[in-house]
Amino acid sequence: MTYPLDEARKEILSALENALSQLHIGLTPRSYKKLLGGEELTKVLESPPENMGDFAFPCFFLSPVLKKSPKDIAKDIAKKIEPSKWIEKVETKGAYVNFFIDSKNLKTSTVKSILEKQEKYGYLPKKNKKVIIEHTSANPNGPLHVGRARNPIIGDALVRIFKAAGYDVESQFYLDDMGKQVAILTWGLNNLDSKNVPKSEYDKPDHQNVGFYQAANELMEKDGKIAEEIGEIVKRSEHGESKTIELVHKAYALVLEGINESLGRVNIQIDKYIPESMFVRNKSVEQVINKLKKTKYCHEEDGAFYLDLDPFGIKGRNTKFFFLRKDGTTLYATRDIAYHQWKAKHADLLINVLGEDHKLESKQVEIALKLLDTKILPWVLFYAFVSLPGGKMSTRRARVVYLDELIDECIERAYMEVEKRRGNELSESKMKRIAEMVGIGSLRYNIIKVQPEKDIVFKWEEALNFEGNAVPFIQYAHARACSILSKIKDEKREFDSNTLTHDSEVKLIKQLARFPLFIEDASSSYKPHIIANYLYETASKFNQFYRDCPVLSEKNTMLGKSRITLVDVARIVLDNALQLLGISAPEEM
RNA sequence: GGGCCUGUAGCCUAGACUGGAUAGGGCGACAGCCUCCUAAGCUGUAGAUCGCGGGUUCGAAUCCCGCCAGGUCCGCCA
Repeated sequence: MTYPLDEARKEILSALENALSQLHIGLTPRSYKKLLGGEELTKVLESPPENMGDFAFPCFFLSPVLKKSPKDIAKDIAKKIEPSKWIEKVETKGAYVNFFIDSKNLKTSTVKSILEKQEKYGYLPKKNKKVIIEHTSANPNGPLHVGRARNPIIGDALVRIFKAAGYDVESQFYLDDMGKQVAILTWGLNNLDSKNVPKSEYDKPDHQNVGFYQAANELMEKDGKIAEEIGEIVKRSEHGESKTIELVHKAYALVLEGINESLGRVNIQIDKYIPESMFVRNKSVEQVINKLKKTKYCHEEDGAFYLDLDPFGIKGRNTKFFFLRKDGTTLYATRDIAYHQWKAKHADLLINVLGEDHKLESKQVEIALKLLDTKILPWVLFYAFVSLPGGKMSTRRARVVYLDELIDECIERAYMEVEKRRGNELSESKMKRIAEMVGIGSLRYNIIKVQPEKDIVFKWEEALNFEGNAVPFIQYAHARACSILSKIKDEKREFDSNTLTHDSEVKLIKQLARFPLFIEDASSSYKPHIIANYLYETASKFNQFYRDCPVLSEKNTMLGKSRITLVDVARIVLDNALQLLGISAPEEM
């Protein structure tokens, strides 16, 4: 599965190598690699600003070796490059050699490639590598809230992008069924009368049960005896006592069902739930402890064991990483180590999506994994919290906006918009369907389009702005394309690249041709927001084409037929890219 | 006190890891575009000491050092 631009790039690279060796016989491909610090020559091909060509080769790095100005080097190189199948012309601008790809060739082969591959266009060849992406992993003590809403959405976008990049992907939710949070919930459900527990207006099991958690938590803080009882639950499950584990399981199962339902509402499906207790029950945590105890970094303090992390660059007061309590029970991080060892055995690549509050713990786990000679370490994507204008959210203090509320609000506001714009044309059920696609799409897009490490202060007005760089802009471009196609009876797609000469047409096709490069880029750098940016650019170029190039009035000429084909392939690419972010592509809005 | 992350126009954001072509977008503001495929669109104008101060370099938003502000962590919690 290769794409037109792959071929073009390959040809440019070999032309470049050829030119360089002609110019300076001593400079072999290996020595450029050295100059570039081990980089392949592929990586130095950049995308120039608009209208300056399709690929650019900067010559700065050759300047000190050749003792010539980069500008002159660029000129020398350009002179040695002849037009070929893919290279239409070469220009220099300052220190850059700019390559212009033969646009006729690119137009024809891109359109052909999209029509052939359809919903698989952009996807990269199968890599035969398994990747486990762990995300969400929320405490099952209550509904998901927006503070951590980034986690499932970023995680799921990665799942989709990695699938497109040719990996076998499995998403996992690490289920904390042994911690204090679920113990509190368990105690609450077994000891409190539902009459004394505040009811939620949401008829979902996670919402219905969170009151028990909150009430129990309050009592625990006041009453030492209750705290002890809860502590007992924790202790028993950590000792692997089946009866207690079952009791806890019964308590959180309904909450988890509710969480799962919420995830489903935003198009997210988890492949596997992995309970922490599994690693206690199958004794793999015990093995971790025994091995860690044998390392030279292990020390004992009052019967508890820790690793001294000072030699690993962990500074300050955090150098003691306790992995075994004096009562012989394990800690969350210890069990996490066992989990990661297990994952490493079942995959070629591990990705975790975690809140930035887990940075230290994650580092500690990583060091332990290295000490245990674990072959595959996880790549961890940290995200900053979503906060409210007044401060941080907390389930404990009930100062929180739940994900479900956010979803409802998104859909409701989207509905108001649809009604305002199309209320007199569309049926109620149609508007509802559109509102759902727009509302949920907005939620996902707004989270994905921002770099995960930036703090987000959540404001309704901004989250639900439906104009400009927002999801309706993209969905609208898709709907426009569908609208044109719905007015064409002929299913046959004809295309003559010679007819499409308008600047907007050429730019749109070039944008479509780049899609596979963006999938490559987004997956290899673990950055879903790259796809969001691509979508915006693509929709924008489609809208410009829409403005400049009438389709239906030309439908009986070759130009018109080629334009219809272009509309269709643009529609396919928009759809595929939206799919990567888990956003629906409405045919009408 | 220490570690990590963030700081780009009134607001939001791309670019930073891999230093280079006039720092891209969007919202809001202002001025235009529907006898023509859905105006959730398009075009234009104004708006940036790239947090501050040093340094490295032919060249710094990008690398280094110091400072300031915000987030986050520093439990035998999870």
